[in-house]
Amino acid sequence: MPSAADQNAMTQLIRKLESIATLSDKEQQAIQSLPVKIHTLGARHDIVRDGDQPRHCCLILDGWACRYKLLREGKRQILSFHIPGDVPDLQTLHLPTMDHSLATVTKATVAFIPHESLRQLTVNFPSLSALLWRDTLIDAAIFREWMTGIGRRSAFERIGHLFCEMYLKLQAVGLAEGYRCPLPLTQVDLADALGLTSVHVNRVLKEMRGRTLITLRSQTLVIEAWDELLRVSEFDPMYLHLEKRAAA
Amino acid sequence: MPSAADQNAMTQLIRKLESIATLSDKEQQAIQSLPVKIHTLGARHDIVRDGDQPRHCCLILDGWACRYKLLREGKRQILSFHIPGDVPDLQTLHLPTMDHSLATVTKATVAFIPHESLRQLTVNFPSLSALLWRDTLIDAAIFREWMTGIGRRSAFERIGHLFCEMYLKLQAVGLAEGYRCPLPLTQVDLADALGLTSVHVNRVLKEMRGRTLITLRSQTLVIEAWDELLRVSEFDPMYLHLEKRAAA
DNA sequence: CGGCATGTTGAATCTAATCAATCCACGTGG
DNA sequence: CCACGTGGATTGATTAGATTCAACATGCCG
Repeated sequence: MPSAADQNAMTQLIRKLESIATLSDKEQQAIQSLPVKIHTLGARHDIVRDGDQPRHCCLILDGWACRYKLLREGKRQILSFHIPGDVPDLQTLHLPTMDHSLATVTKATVAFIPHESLRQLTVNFPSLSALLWRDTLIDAAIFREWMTGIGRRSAFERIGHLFCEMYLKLQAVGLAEGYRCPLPLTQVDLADALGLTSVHVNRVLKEMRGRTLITLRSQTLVIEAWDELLRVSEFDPMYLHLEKRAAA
Repeated sequence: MPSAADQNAMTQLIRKLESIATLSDKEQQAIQSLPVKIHTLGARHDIVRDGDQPRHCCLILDGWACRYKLLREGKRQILSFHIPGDVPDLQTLHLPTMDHSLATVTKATVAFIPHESLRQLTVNFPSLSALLWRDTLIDAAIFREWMTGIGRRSAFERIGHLFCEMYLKLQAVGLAEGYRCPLPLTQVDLADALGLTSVHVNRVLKEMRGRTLITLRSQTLVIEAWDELLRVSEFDPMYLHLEKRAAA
């Protein structure tokens, strides 16, 4: 039987899924009764590694995580950032072998959900199967947007773009408002996510501050001029495929 | 009733799906009986556009296609290349609005399959639902690999990487062998896919030829030194998640 | 207080972009 | 059959954006 704490855990997932669709009571109940194992992890700690074949998925309950690939010479590409409600390794349900790693960014609480239970859920609720599928498709849509940024946008645009994206994703699950949100990333993290060096990220951030677009200190981002940042970053939130469109 | 020609069309899809899984006779029959509308399109012709809400998916029967995003100032990022057997807009099944465009690269024959029929298929055959899901997950895995390349690999590595990838994908569906495959891409296409300029692509190709790694002319790529190209491009085919692992 | 991770700044360098001209292959029409 | 047009490929010269290397500042944690 899932405990009260576990159900609380699943509430995170429900909130996330409701940001991209609508759930019936039955569906919510089915999710609530998924069995989970809750763990607390330190910052910068691998959850699943490249090459692993995990038997469960990882739901972020608190803190941030990221997916990344390591190349020879120690180069790193961060593929995505994840916040509470996300299941960053949902793809393992149908791609057994990890082709990248998943790690915490901050200290984090995560819930492990057995593949077995998730598979059962998809069998009993085809509509939830479609919804989880949709979630992985949005994941892919974000990859496409990042690829476009890294391939064809300036450093300035890339950073602005990421800030807009993270703010909207956090806002969609109630973790941000008033153009202010947590951003527990180092400049090295930003660089590795955006295909830049930390030195260059530092200089662009300086310029953004100079133009009063943002404030960024003590892990908190404030977007001082949303419309302006949107414009100069050429940001269009459509690719996030959020059900409830956010801050215009 | 699907005609003989249509069934022939679906054989392409079956061959592709068998490159990433195994299909039962029942499943193959179900796929064969999907209704399709077959079209022939010229080269460089949009199939679906950014913002569209199509009511069918597009199966490539012959020729190449690509997905791309257009930015202001006419910059273009190509997100993926597609070959016969691919369904490049399968995601529209659960993400109704296109966040990018799909176009032919060469003259091409395509089959349109109504969403309605595909949805019915996923309801009647949960195993096929999982398989199509898996296909979109591999799609995403390739995005991740491209992102990593554009973000952190040299121009040389990126190009080598793409050549290895396309060769293996073509080989997996029987469209290439002996380290020789069609590559109907211009240097501008390569540049837009890899986050480079065509001038730079040209110079890197020159170097590759000089090092006797490849031959590339009249739309045909020959990989003259597979192991060497693999090595210098740091290529590992794992991310393609092919069922039958190919040329070592 | 000390130590280490993170952030900041400057100078030199380099990869790849940009701009621009030319070349080449191919198909077409006179 | 050859002149011409066109898209693609190639090359050179120059520039710019970002990297690299290095030093130093800041801030946080034990």
